[in-house]
Amino acid sequence: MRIGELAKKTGVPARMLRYYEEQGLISPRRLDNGYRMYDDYLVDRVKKIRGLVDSGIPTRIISSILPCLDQPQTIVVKNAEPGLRELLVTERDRMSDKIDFLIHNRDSITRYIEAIDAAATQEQSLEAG
Amino acid sequence: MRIGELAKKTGVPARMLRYYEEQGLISPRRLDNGYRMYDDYLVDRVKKIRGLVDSGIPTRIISSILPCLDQPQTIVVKNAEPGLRELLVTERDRMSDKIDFLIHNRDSITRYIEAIDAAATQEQSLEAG
DNA sequence: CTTGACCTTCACATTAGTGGCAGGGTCCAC
DNA sequence: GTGGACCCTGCCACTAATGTGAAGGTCAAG
Repeated sequence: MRIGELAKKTGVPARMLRYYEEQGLISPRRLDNGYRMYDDYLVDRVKKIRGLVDSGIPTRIISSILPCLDQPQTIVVKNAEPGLRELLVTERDRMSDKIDFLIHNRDSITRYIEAIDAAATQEQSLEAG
Repeated sequence: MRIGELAKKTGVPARMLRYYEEQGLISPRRLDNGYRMYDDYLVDRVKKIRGLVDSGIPTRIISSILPCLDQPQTIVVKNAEPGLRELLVTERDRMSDKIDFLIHNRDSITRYIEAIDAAATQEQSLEAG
């Protein structure tokens, strides 16, 4: 598909798709007329990139972990560069920290919302009573 | 405590503490000489801010949800502004999405690391055999 | 064969989050 | 009473991510 369609399917503006390409996150083929051509699997990949960016992970790091995120374990595990494992562990742990942190705070917000609702309910019963 | 001590305790540079203040996230008292004075409870608050920023949440939004994150439910639930609940729900859901997303990808990374280790182990047994 | 919807590159602008420094005040300890 | 460690404000600069728009090529449909 061309860039406009991919943008529509992912919700990521074409501008950003070109930017991600520039950062080495995706490498669309080119048609004879110069247009970018995106394979279907890139839809998921772009969504993944968005999610990672939105979670505060810079593109520089995304580019190094992205190949490890494709589900059917890519053939690439062979001759793993020595630094790669360490990097993955670091990033994995960082993600775990974020997860724990987000869960904790999300639950706080949920409790707060419940408190608001409880207060509203109570107020209503006061009005009625 | 003064800004240097808070910086040390939180790992957040003084420069950033001033920035967070500018963004309305913390409001230290001032000594007669103009020095900022931070109460102890701000240590946790600053850590919370860091975590949220690192998770890709902009300070603008942090400032609106931060009051709802203090653990002993603040007295503030009363006269909840109408938009607040909606905003909290939105942000809570956004956080839930991030959590799911991060868990999924973290697990992918973990599997990849395990694959690396398995490959290394296998290689060793080949050498030995 | 022209119009409109796409696409291209290039470039400039903005925002958020940072880092860093200069010029100057405060205060403790020697 | 001086030096060093701390604080202040203000400003300039940088990066990453993003918006926007100009100037121009492609192509299908009328």
